[in-house]
Amino acid sequence: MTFDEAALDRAFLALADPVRRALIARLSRGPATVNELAEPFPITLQAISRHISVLEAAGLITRTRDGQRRPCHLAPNALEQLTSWIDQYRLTTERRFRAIDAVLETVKEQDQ
Amino acid sequence: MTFDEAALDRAFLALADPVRRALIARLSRGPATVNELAEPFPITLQAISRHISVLEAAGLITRTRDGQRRPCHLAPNALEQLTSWIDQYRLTTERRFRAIDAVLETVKEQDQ
DNA sequence: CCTATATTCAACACATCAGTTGATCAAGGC
DNA sequence: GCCTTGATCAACTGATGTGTTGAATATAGG
Repeated sequence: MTFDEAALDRAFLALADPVRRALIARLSRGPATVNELAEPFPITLQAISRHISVLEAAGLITRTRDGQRRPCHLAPNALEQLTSWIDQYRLTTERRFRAIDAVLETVKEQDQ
Repeated sequence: MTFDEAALDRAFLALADPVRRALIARLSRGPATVNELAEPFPITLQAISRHISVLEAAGLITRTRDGQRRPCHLAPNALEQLTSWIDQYRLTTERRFRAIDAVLETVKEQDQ
């Protein structure tokens, strides 16, 4: 599996903001328009609109058209890409740790 | 599972940089000192030192002491936290998609 | 001790980000 | 056609990030 560095930059940066993570959380329960997404937040609609652009540019959400509304949908494939990037290194490290543990266990046995 | 927003900010921001991701990749193969980590990069040692501080503050790595060296170790637990945050929403969305697919399938059958 | 090595700190320049306000565009409803 | 609604664009501000250079700290080793 190979990853586009610039795409990873955009995706992780997009997740590095509590407002955008909250938008992700909301969208995981179903599509929503910009106004609906903005409603719970104490910041301007324009600020939310820009957060949504960031999420879209990162590939984390997609947008459709419904008259004058632009509903947002979460893109689970993009999220899956991120977990697989992380897991690639997490699992390698965990395997290495287990190998070390096994060696320590062997040494301990030989001490006895 | 509940998550510390500020910690997620730091962790995702830490991953939103190609140099820091490369450091993670290197550390997944085993511990390394600051000098060793800096070697492949065309930027100053001080810049790498700061990247390492960012990773440490994000909890993604830990550091030990070996004389005048400060070896870095990847912290797989922190990575696991991130994947579980992402998966929480990814899986919800995928389940919802499958439910919609099932409904569409039913409608299609009834049309026939 | 004295010097070399490993690492960090401090101060600066430059770019990018997150928010604001005010204006603009596009689709709907009457 | 005209006004309202949904959403975006543009320009500006303050904060934060990423790199640099130069100085400082701390341990190692002769």
